[in-house]
Amino acid sequence: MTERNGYHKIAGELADEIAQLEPGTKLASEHELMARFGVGRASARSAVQELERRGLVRRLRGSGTYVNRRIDYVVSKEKRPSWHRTVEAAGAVPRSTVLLSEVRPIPESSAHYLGIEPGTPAHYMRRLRYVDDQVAALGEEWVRCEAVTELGSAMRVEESLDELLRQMGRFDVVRSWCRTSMELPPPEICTALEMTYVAPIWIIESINRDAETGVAVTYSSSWTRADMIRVVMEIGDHPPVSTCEGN
Amino acid sequence: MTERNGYHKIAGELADEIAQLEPGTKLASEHELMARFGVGRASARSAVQELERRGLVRRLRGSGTYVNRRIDYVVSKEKRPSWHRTVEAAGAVPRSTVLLSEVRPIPESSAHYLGIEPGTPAHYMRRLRYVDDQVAALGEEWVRCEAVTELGSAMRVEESLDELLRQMGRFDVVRSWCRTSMELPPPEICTALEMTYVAPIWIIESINRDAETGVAVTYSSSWTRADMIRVVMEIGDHPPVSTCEGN
DNA sequence: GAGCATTTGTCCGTATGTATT
DNA sequence: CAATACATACGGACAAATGCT
Repeated sequence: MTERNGYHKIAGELADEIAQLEPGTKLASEHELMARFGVGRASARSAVQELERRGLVRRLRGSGTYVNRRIDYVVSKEKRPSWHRTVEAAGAVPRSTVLLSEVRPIPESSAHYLGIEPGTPAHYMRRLRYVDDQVAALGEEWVRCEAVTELGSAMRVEESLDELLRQMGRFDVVRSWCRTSMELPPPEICTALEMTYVAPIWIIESINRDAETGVAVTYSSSWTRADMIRVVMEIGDHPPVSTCEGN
Repeated sequence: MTERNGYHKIAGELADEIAQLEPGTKLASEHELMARFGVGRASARSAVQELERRGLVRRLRGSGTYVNRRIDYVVSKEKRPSWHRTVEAAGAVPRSTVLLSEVRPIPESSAHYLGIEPGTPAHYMRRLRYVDDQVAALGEEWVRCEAVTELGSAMRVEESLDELLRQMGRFDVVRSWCRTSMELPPPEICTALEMTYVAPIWIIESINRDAETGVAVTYSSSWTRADMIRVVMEIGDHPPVSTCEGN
């Protein structure tokens, strides 16, 4: 369909082929592409790099180029998305690990989200989220100390923080505020997310309050790789009513 | 700060310098960078390409490389952003042109957003939005025929569709639903937005209803260049209350 | 663990094409 | 028309990470 020349044309052909492959499938190497299209390495490489910019493939040095899978993650006020369910629904394997969990004085920047005094002890947790054993997101969460006694051990049993707080019977948390955009990740985040190159990634912040009292219980912010997750933000109480389900 | 080698190091140095330059400033050419850093063309080029991926610069063939300006565009349910005011607030010059304005049968895909029968005549308008005379967004809008008699000529006087509908005294439109994410633009959109390369861009859809009757009056969807505009989505009625204004 | 082939990452030099100025 | 600057392309080379033997 693309009527261009050079590596763009090659990228277009490959993109069409990729569309019909399963995520994780290994693609032809640059060397093979050189032979197939009768071009030099520069052109073959440029073509695959364009596919990477488009988010269609993921490249691993020493290993190869693989068809990428991107998962939609819908954020709205009503439904709070569950990482595990979202990833599973897309046919991939979710996992998350707690990197750090401790009680520490809350810094000014996070304290004002929870409406508490800076320096007050609060639960701090850092988690990595995986899709098919590949790092996809790094999240930081602050939880009021009154909400739960010990966080780290409990989170190893129950993966959902909301669910945990609900089970402990203290708070029925609901999302009260959320902000999403894209930013260039600082170097620490890049390394934590195993990003080999610098590119904009999603940043999602949200405040969750107790449904009854309105007290801000948790504040979370997370860095999410845009090549693995497509964040969809939806606001408003009237989602479009489809007259027919087709398309 | 970046302790890497090769073109990453060069890109890092240039990024630091760019941070202190005005948007629109012309950067050193690839040839000058070769001389300055004592590298070949490939490395100089890779460095500048990395800056382009980060959204820090914009490259124009035959002209040069220039410091990019990115404008924040905050979307929330309460405040509907005005293109003109947002761009002006960022210190840039806004402009918009009507490409097409006519009454035509509304297709199924748009009809269900307005809750009307497919094929019903409705106003259709296509607009390009500019920042400093550079194309930044392409928007399509559907307006119920009852809302206004003639759209095209009126929009040449009043740039805001909401304001126009309000002035005509028929509807007081408020945003009732909005969805934002990123997608790979189809070829037509790429050419319309003068994109020399294929990269994900914002897609923003929204439905606006009359405040009194709740009738869906307009449905708009727009493609917005991510290298020029940073869309920030905010949901929830409780924006964080800052205890101190600092930072 | 050592060794080896594969694959991507980086880099060099050079050349030509094409758009802008 | 000429100079400049980015876009594409070739061939060759070595480094670094991976995966297999």
